[in-house]
Amino acid sequence: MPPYDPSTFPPFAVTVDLVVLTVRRHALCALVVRRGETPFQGRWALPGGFVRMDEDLGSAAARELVEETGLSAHDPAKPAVGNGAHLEQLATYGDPARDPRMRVVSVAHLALAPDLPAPRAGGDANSARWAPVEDLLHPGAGREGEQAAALAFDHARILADGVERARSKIEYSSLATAFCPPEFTVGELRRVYEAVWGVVLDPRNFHRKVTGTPGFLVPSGGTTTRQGGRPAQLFRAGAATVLNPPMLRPEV
Amino acid sequence: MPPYDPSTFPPFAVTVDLVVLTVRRHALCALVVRRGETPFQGRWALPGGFVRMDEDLGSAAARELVEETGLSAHDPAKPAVGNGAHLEQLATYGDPARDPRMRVVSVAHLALAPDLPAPRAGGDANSARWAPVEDLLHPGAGREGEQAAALAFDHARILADGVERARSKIEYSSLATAFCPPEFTVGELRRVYEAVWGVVLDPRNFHRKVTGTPGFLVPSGGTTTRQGGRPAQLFRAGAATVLNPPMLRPEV
DNA sequence: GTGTTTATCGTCAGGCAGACGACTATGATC
DNA sequence: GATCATAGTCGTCTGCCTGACGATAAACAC
Repeated sequence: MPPYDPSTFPPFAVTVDLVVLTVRRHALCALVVRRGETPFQGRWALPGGFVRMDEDLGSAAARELVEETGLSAHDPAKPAVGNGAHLEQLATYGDPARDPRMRVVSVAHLALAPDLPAPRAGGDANSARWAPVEDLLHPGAGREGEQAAALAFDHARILADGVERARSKIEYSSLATAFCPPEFTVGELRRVYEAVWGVVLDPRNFHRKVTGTPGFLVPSGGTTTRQGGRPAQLFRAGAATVLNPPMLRPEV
Repeated sequence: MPPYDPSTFPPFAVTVDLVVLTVRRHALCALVVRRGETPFQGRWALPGGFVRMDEDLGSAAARELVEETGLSAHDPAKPAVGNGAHLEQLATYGDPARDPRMRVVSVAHLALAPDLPAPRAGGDANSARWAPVEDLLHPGAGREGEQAAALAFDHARILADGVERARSKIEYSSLATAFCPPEFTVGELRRVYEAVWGVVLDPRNFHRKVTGTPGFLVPSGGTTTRQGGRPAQLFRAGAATVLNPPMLRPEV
């Protein structure tokens, strides 16, 4: 890039923030890190950081994702490889007052990951955790006294937008498989939908729907009994990316 | 905003670019302006400009929209007032090489407007025009010799994303009414769908669908015969914003 | 009046989803 | 080992929605 005089345009700081979602113990959870510096010191926030001068927005988001979780981002071109997460751009937030220090424009990204052992934030273990999105979006509504202070900056808004994107996107795409390990059962996939939507689905109709949609699931041959009960067939994600007709979210 | 030393973070230029769509003469058209300076001097580009230091991203997009078209943006809070256009954030583009001069991050916005008399670009009449998106996205495919050079920068990609957003969004929302004047007939709304999707729809099934969806259309009492044939009932957009079940785009 | 155009109402068959019954195959408990 | 609890899988039935298409209505052009 040729040199250019930054005084001829208003200089902005550009960051990427990550909404990393997973399903843990039947609840939709988001990755949050504890802030070490002002403002909002000690509060929980979404992971993120500055975009470097020579990297693309998606590359910056993928780099932050690796740094925070060890997950490599799914390149949509390549086939899904183990420990890869879905990553997509979510939206951009640029309110002049969103950061009291300076003018920051944050390009938020959404990542969907299978259940992971434990978060690691650059080696600092207790400064990052998975928190149920319900607790983060409605602090104080649950068990009192829990670490349920509101997120820093406008991160509650960003998280809400990311959750809504995930909720609507699993309706008409096969993205729910991004929450599952490489091999999974129909019941495990159903529990993903139930956790993300916060509803209870009929196992029989769900089974008919997902096994009847061409390209959604391909049987991998094996069975498992890790959920108890009758052994279930194992599947992996198929080639289909859009679901037509979609999986309708039950109303209210 | 307190003073801050820009040398402590990588300085970016932040712009907004607009994908302004309308339906003219049964074709989906986008607003393009002719560039007056390098790079890409003389080429067509999407309208846009720098975000100012004290304005929000949405405000900057609304300001650009007024400057380029005279359209005021629909505030989703207030009821639709005449000459208002739908405006929403589309996506953000930040490839390090997208602008040869400097590092620019562009927050693209999508605007949907009813058919307008003629574009005016800051008073300069022949430097802005409505161009069919087909000509812009597939230059050289139609009548040879037409002004069908590719758009400047990565604007073809941005336009394609905006068109795809519009095409998919009118499926499950009432957004197609943003392409119509305040009062319109079912046939006019159908021609909007046909132009945006590039398909032909059955008038009888379409009529049943839109009049049967609660809140989509409210009759305004009058009738019109401006399309020829039997007088058609006039409607205005109803309160519903989401269509459930959606209006399905015919496959292939 | 005849033809053309557009709008609007109806009919019918096929597909899909929700509700729910029935059966199967495992582990846990007595 | 019999029984129970749990989870998975296959069917059935009914109602709604859609696509295909016939029929009628109300304007204008000639």
